[in-house]
Amino acid sequence: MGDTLGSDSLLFLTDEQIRQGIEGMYFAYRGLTSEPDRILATLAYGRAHHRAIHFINRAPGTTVTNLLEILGVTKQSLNRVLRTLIEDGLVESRVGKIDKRERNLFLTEAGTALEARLSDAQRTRMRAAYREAGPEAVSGFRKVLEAMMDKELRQKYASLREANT
Amino acid sequence: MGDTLGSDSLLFLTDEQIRQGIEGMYFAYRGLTSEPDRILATLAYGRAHHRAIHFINRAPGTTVTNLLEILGVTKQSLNRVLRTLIEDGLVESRVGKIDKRERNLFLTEAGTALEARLSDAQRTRMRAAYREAGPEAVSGFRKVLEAMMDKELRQKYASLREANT
DNA sequence: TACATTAAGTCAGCCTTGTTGACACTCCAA
DNA sequence: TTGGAGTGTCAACAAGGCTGACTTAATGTA
Repeated sequence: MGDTLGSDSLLFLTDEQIRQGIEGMYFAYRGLTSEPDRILATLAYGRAHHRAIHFINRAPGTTVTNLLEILGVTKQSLNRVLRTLIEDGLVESRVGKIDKRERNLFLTEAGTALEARLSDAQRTRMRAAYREAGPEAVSGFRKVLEAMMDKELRQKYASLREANT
Repeated sequence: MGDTLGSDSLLFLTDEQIRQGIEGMYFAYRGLTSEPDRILATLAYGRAHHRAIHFINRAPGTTVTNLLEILGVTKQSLNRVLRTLIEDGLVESRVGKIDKRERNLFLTEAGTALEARLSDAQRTRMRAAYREAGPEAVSGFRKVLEAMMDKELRQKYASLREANT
């Protein structure tokens, strides 16, 4: 990539630089969630609801088990959140066509609307950050994020999204 | 930065690309906290304890009020965590020299040891991600994170750390 | 066909970590 | 000397994690 030092120069990354990266993740993550959190609070929802809404929107028709794996929480924990979303008419749970034990989850119109509202807030911030940092920085940003994830989980999510196309 | 399109090309960033960035933050953040979480669980501590330990280590001698601002939680919430850390001998609270109402917070030897253990886990992962992504990506990564943060909070933290030098 | 397994949901109870509100104490500065 | 700031604490509550145990329905298999 035009760097004569190559990736060996990473050996010279100081402890301090690594620590700043970790702190950066903390502060940036907070920055990214603060607006949605505010919106959710007015609706008596929390971040857990947001996560469920987000992933149901991204993989419509996904099953409860899939969602559990992606979110990494227990069935009981997810169910509490899912129940309120269904009761409030934001999420619809349809009995599976092939396997009737499964439930396929979808956002209703109202659910889609809330997803858009929450997502808009985040996308606006993200877009602003991208614009400020510049196109090359964005590509680097995404590369590092990719490398930081749990590969298994990443793969699981990718195939889940492919399946629902 | 050598991009003939300039930052205007960001206008062509699709919704999907922005969404992937948001999801990337979610999965990467989880990747970064999973190991520390496991360690903390064996010690009957949580992420809140980690955050306190982290920032006391980064700004030794900081006051409770400063810590409150950085963490963005209530006094009662922080105090509960701080109390257990002090009782367990990981944090020391010294009465301020200039202003005796203030408490200056420090890690004890045991506290420093735990900080190192938690931090090692995160730094190892971070370093691996940096190495995988390459030096240019790292610089971009940091730029985007910087741009995503709350500027005020970022500034507050920076000056706090300068003060404690 | 009978039985084991899987998907989903539920009940009860626990913990951490966040919140409000109220209050006391110490200390500093005007 | 008095008001306000920094700290600590009590009580009560809520969200959202967790474990364990159990039901129901549907599916797959011996």
